[in-house]
Amino acid sequence: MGKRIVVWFRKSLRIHDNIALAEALQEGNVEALYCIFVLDPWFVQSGKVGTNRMQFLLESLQDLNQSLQKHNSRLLILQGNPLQVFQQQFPKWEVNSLYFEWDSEPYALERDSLVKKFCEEHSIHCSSPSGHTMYNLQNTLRKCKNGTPPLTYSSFLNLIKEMGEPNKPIDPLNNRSSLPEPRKVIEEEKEKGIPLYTVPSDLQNLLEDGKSPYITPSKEEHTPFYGGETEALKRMKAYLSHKKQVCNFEKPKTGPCDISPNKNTTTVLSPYIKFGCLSIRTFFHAIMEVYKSAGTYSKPPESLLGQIYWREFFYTIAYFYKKDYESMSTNPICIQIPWKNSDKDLETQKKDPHFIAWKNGQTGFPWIDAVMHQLRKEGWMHHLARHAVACFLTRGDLYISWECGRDVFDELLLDADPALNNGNWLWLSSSAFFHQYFRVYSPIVFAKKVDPNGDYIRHYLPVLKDMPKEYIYEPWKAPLVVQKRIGCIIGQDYPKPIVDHEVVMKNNMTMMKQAYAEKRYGKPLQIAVSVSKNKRPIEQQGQEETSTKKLKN
DNA sequence: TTAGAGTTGGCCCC
DNA sequence: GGGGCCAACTCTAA
Repeated sequence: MGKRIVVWFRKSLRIHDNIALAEALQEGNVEALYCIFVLDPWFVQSGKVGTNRMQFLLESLQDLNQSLQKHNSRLLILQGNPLQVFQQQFPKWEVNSLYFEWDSEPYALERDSLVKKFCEEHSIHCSSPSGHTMYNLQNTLRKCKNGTPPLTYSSFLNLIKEMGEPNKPIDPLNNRSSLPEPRKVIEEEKEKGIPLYTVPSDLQNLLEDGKSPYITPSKEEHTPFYGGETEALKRMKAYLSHKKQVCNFEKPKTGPCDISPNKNTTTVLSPYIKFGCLSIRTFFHAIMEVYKSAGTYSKPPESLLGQIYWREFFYTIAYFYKKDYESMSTNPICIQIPWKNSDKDLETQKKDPHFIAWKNGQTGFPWIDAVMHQLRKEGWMHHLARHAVACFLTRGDLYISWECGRDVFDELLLDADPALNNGNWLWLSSSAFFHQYFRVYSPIVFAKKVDPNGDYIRHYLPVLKDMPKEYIYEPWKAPLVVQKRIGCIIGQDYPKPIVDHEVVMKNNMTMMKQAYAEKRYGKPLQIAVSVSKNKRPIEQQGQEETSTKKLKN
């Protein structure tokens, strides 16, 4: 009797450079291969994932299914809590081996450790190779001085130099034209006479019980970005074909106000990398190919390659601090800043009228509101636009905790990724990594610089489409006669500014100065595990091997 | 212990 | 568009 193998797709929604699939296929004598994705109804109904991202995920699953079908296989969707699903399904399928890509996110580590325990108890071989980052994060941490990852990008780059180039992408199919069939599923379908474990056709039918909270966006409502590996590879090739643009890429010089449907100034590959529709190693080596053929090219941190090093930087740090990374009060590298209402719980903080205005794009500052409207509509905005609205919410204007803003991005961004999202919010709020809190984005001056004609504002805020250029950034300054003429009364059709930027900015800076003087940092709930130079994997090290990270409070 | 650097601010001058 | 200044932060390498 041959082996029955399950490949569990979570991220890595792709065939190319799929490490788990590759390992699985290296097993000889395979009788049945089950390529599965587990859709957890709890997660679907949690409200944590916006419609755009759920749609993107569904499209990615559909694309993966089609790719597998070309190889005589298919993607099986199982519904429920993963552990419970496996307890039920694995005995039925007589599974011998389980393969999935290792996931560094705190909730995933917890979930996966339960799955591994289940496999151990049932003598099921379980393997979870690293594939979502360029390097195995545990190896990176072993290279760190004192076992603690550096907090600056430049010293992280030194570490990267030591690591050498990441591995070349692999072809898991290795010239194989067909994959082993999911035998028991085919038998079960024959018996019942209906298709089973199929990929949902649309968001309304996401859940078996029909209780999907989502409605499929119409063609007009759909974001400009469609999910899936096919789309990812197409997009990457198209961008990299403009070799000059790739080699001259300098992030701060790319425009946050590109209103062309494809947003050509940056790659917009982040959603594809987030879901693993595009392998980060494939992207790395594809960029390197362009660089080699050109000879001269820009350098990190601003270069295109520099951008994926930023991802690796935040991933490494997030993995080191685990769950403590994600909240101000527990993060040992996060300066404790007494944000507005931050003595109350997060849900109470989110009831603040200023916060509600910010998240709904109703602050009265057109450029800030335009960015928030783009986020809600398209699930994506340029990195600099994210900077400006994050600065506005936190230290710049509203003085509201970065955790509130983080949650809005986490819901609405197609590329929402905890390591990067938390990292960037820590950065922008001057809570960690970045400390020059006196550098503040002006919601007016910065807008004039990046959107010199106000076209971006008019595109995302049609209510201001006829506002003359001289008032587009500060419409409250438009004379009433102008407001009447264009049919947009400020305070009625579009809000008045909720704060006086010049006043609150100076006030906030004084409070920031005071918070910095107090030098208080988050208190970790769990003690970070140090990674000594010994060879034991980090997960096997006991909690008693405490961190050497200086606890500053 | 200390100098220098730090992904991408705004302002003013040239 | 480029440079120096604003007033002043922390991290890192030496």
